[in-house]
Amino acid sequence: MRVRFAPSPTGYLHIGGARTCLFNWLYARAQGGQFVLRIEDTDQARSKKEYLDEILDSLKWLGLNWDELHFQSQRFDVYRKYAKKLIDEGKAYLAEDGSGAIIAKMPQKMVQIDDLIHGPIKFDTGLIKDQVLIKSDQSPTYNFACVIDDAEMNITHIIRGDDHISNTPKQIIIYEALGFGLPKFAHIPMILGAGGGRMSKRAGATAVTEYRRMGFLAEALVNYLMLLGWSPGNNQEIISLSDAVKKFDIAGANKTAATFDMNKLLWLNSQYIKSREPEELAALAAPFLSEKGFVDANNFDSNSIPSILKLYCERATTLVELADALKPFFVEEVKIDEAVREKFFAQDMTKEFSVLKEKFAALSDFSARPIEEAFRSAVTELGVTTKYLIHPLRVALSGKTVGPGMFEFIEALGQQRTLRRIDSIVRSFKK
RNA sequence: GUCCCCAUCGUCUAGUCUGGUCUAGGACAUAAGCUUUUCAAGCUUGUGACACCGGUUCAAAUCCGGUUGGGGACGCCA
Repeated sequence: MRVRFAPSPTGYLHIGGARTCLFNWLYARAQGGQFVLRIEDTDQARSKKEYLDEILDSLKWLGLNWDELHFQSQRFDVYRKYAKKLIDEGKAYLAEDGSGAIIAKMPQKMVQIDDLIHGPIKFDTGLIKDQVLIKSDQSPTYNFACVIDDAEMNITHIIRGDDHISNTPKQIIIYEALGFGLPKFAHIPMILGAGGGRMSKRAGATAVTEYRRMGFLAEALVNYLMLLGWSPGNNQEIISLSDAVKKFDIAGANKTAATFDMNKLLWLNSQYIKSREPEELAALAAPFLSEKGFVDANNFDSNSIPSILKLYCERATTLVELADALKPFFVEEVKIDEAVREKFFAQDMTKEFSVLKEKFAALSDFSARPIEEAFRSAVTELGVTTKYLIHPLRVALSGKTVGPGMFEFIEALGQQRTLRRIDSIVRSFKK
């Protein structure tokens, strides 16, 4: 059993293409067959190395490894050979305009696709015009090269998007003209954009790389794509690639087009972020931290990153968000928004912060538990409520009004920086 | 215009093939509550769907026909 994914390097790997690839890959791995990657670069003018690299890179990132790699641009002579054969047999003819194109005669008959997902689909080929096989520049057309390669590469199952259903009768005619046996077809539904219709750049990101840049984990994206048109059953939502291989069957794929829902993808991503080990998360977040220039910060110990990430992984939906949240650990001085300053520091809190500083400075073990005890005793001593003191403290130390648990945060921040930021806020009261 | 595909909560889906166990289950989103030093997370509860019409049948989300709606294809693009 052999399947293939056949992208054209005339653009980035689209999210829809990624899912088609995923279903092919899943089916091959589930059945113990081979997964062939074929680059359909017959359009010399539009095909670009940059796109090819990006497609290969995206597939690797998603974890979809291939067993063979072929390029149509290296097989032009094969296509021409078959086209000549069809001319010799009277099944194709040279274009009458003298352009050099080779055109197949379309017979008048009924052809039936026995689609693995849709069941039988009938077409009247009498309604289809003669098909160009070889263009005037001697390059093959999509339908022709596709049939020859699928046959020569012994592809047994063709899993592709619904939009190819109407290409199928044309291809079947070519299979028959060439005397090739037919593969099995499975047409999976397309992914629709939020507004209905094809997913477009306007409606949101379409390229796999964009999702990567937005801070999605490959596992989350793959998981989401899997759920679009297939279900592992038992109300399971979170599923790994390896688990899916055990449960996947192409016959179980849906017929209905699915609408892309960013919310669910974000939710899945947050689930994956939450379940990652801090060390793994640190590695995943590293590119985003360095992109923000955080990693080079001189007053920072990179060994502490995993423990800090642990504080934030519960509240981040993307790696970008996660990296952003770490900002208070990388800056010398926190910036406090004017409106926030107004709200929290309208009155002088020199006394409160001085007591806090004194208590914090006295700690020899600067970890969450003693920090909390010190804080609580300060609250008692000052005769105020926890709320009264904790929110201004958070703002003073992080510059933000929301964040993780206060005491764990202070521990992660460290004694020196904590005291320095308290000094800084006290100084601001004196102005 | 012609041809093709599809039709369960707002969205993704389970159930459809093999009609009854479906007063239709789960997830996201949403609303309320609990928890709480904030925001999240988590937990509990709620709102919410078989597109419509007809047929077959003792019985239809499930089978058949039509209507409507949505999507796709009709390139010397892939």
